[in-house]
Amino acid sequence: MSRWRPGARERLEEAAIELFVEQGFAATTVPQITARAGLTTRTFFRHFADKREVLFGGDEIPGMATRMIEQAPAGDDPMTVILDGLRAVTAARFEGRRDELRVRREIVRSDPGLRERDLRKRDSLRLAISAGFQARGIDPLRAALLAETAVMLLFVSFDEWLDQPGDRTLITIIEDALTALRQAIA
Amino acid sequence: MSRWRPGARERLEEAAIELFVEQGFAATTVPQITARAGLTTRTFFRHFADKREVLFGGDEIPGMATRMIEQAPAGDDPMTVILDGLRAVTAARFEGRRDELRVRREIVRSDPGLRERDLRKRDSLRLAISAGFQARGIDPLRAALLAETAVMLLFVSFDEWLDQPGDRTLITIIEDALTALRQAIA
DNA sequence: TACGTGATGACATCACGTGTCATCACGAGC
DNA sequence: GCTCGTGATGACACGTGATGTCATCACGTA
Repeated sequence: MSRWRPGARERLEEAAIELFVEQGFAATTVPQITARAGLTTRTFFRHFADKREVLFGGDEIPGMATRMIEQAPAGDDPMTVILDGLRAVTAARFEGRRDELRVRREIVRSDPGLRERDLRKRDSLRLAISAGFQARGIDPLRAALLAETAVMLLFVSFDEWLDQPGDRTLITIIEDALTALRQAIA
Repeated sequence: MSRWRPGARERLEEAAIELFVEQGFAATTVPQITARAGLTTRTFFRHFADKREVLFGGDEIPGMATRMIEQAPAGDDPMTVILDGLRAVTAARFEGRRDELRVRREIVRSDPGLRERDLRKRDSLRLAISAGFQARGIDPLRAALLAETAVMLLFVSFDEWLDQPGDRTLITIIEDALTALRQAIA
């Protein structure tokens, strides 16, 4: 038998989300989280840089984007690379998790600080995509525009996907959004 | 003679920026700022919600956007409304302030927390534009895409504008960026 | 058996941010 | 000219977030 129960990080994440739902993010203190998880305050900050990070841990989407842009066939058009990437990301990290992601979005929406962190995560993705395209020889301004477009398509469609009453897949909504975007800015 | 020297808010802003440049944002404490401004810590938080806000105060760009979309001629195409709006915003708040905005960008870039706040300000602009277009009868998804596009054009071009060695105006760079965007996603 | 390693606990400390009450200048109204 | 409301500030206390530092203990390895 170990001195400590394993899975400290996971227990902290679960306890935190439970408490955020029960009493709100701001009203939840780190000692409350660690008490429920059976750990100390100091240990919480060894696993998470700050209180918000417990909701955003383990998000490797920027890394996925970097790899997929690297490995895309050399001749592929950038928009093709983006759509293939979005197809892979949505399948791996979004489809089938709609209820869980709705709960998470509700928590994030309830607190401006969490909203800020969420936006920074999106910005990390933007940076990764932009750097990836620049590595393929695309000029910085064009790479930035492509990255912004990819992130816009993903998250505008993400909200639509969570809000819709039906069961359209996220990638379908993204493809329609791209069509609507082309028409809107023409 | 007043009991207090006037312009408390302005003095706090100046002292804060000086200290951020001298010793960095994180290393600067609120008591240091208020000591230089001749005020107390408590007064600082009466003028600014938190330490970061001292760099982002008085930014009424979302309000400008709301008004301009409201007052735009009914028959105008959304992209025309956006370009007219960007023309007005850049003239009022950007052109002629390049050096000052470069200093500010350098401070914001140096700290992840400031970067987060900056992204939230951009998000407020997004929300204002999206709401404005919805009020004109445009459906939510299309309004969101237009808002994202407008903000993308402004800030991608803003970085280009600050980085360029020459003197191209911001609105010129924005117009070129729109052309490049249309071509990139076609 | 001894030792290095890694995760955790225990404790101290600082800065951020807020609630609360007192203080004082200014202007409105009588 | 007096009183009183208003608004900005000072003064003080305090909870919480976040970090540095050292001790502790299980485990694996030689």
